[in-house]
Amino acid sequence: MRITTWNINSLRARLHRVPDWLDQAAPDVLCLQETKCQDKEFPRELFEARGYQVAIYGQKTYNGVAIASKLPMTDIELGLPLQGDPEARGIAATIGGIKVVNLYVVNGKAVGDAKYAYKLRWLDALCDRTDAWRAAGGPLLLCGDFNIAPTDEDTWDADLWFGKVLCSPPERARFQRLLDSGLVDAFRKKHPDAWGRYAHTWWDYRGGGFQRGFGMRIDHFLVTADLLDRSRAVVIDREARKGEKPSDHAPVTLFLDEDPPAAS
DNA sequence: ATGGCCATCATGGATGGA
Repeated sequence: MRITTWNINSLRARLHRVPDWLDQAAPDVLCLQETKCQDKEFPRELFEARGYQVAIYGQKTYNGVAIASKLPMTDIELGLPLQGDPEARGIAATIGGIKVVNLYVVNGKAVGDAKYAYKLRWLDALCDRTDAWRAAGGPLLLCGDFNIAPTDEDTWDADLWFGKVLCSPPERARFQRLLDSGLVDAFRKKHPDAWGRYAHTWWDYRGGGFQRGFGMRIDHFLVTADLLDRSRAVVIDREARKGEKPSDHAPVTLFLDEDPPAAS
């Protein structure tokens, strides 16, 4: 079973890339962030024609999350983790016995900005919800665009990013609190020696960031120990960041009970 | 270099992203 997380940076602006990518990567579960479309405009047929069912939680212009799954989805939850959140940033479903939580964490703009306070409040709610999910027991998987680089080494330039949004201690403390709840950063655990550009998941469009290796590792899988035991690899699809009008994030795939294709 | 790019809504330029 393979599960992919991908900040698509507008689904409709990525329609020229998604069909081929889906056919080639063929994940069982695809968690999308920043779909940027209302539910009535979601291209369901694209997924349904390939054997997926979809659970969507969108809004106009901004944010928006969706799960496409070849396996049945039950217990679909929309609008988590923050009660009354006007922004569409969280969706969850139980798939193959796993509680899959797909998140688009608040960016925060800059330390001290009102959006940064919203980010911390949002993360606090996520930590609380995670504690409740953990207490309920069972396999739990959080994935998505966390907008947090967990360590200085998850940036291309630690000095440049020191203390800034995505890297600030309060954000990292909340990421640590998720780990303290019994979740594991699957990429870091499975690939402890992978650092630098081949461990990054996002690159700025500006200044040829991708070509120069100026990226960050901000898209994550946080999983319970039982799922880590089943994890063979976490693969960042850098090819999808190349070519015509890519998203600025690469898709990241967790391979459960299944070896990834050999690198070509 | 107070930047560079991209998507949205809208049709110019502001806003958000990270």
